Amino acid sequence: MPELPEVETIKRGLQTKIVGLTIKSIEVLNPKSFQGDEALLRDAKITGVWRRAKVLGIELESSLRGDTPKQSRQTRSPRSSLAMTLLFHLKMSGQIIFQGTKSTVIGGHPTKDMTGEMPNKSTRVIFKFSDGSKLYFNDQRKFGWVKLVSQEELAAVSFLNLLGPEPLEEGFTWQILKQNLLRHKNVPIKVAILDQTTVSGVGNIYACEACFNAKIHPTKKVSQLTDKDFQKLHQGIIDALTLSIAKGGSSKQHYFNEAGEKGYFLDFAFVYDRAGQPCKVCQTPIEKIKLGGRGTYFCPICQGY
DNA sequence: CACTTGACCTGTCCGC
DNA sequence: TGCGGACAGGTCAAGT
Repeated sequence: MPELPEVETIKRGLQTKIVGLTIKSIEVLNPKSFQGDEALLRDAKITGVWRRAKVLGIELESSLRGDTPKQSRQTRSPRSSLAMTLLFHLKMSGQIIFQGTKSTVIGGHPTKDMTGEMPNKSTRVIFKFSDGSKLYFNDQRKFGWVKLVSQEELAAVSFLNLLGPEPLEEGFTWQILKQNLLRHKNVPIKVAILDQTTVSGVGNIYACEACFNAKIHPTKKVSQLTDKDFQKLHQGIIDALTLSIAKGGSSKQHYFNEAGEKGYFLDFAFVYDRAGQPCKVCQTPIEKIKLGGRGTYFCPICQGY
């Protein structure tokens, strides 16, 4: 999926479009893609959208109308409501597409032979709002998920609690990065960056780009890095993510923003998916190897040992 | 314990 | 044109 810049782009788009909307119904086309009590979503109002690492959260205020009317009136205050959160993880091929009341044709093509009409054959969950607009969760490979959780359950999601610092926020310093990376002394640096407890939200594309920005060979072991390297890597991660957000994220095959539009960061990438093409700095052909089971791109000269 | 590999799925692309 | 295999943005579990 989408890594941090892609989810951030979707978040920003959704914030302007769905906050304030009320869910009328939900349609689950693939049971494994949705976990939680669908009934709680009826009449729930969207109060906010946030991102943590590669996870998107949609905050909801439920009206609790699913309860037995008489009981709920006796045991709860008349205006009692329940805060809940819809968590989305897009994994490798997930998409979140919003279709407003006025849009006719929208994007979000999972394969090039599709028209962009929603729903399509990779649509797994559909959220329908009271004003007629809809939110589609598409996921070709079915690795992604949507979970409806209470505030208590949200606080207990171990995946979220174990995440490392957000790379674009204050708490992310090169010293923290160094400290977290050193938990994997004997691991190639590029693999260690992918560990979400080291720094959150950096996936395969940006791990490659960050190593290039820092001029560090991806196979170099963490224990071999100097403080100067950690500093360059820290800045390299920030630069890669920031530039990508500015370009609307990376679209290789599956990524589209909430409006069905592509992102253009890969046009600006230095190494990712550029095997055999000349390095944009020194013209040396970019090489591709496999590290930790993932395709890894680098310039053998700029990132020489 | 540190680290690596396979599994989860569907689709595309490339070589024969 | 068809078939088999490798590969794809992530995370978890089981293996060494």
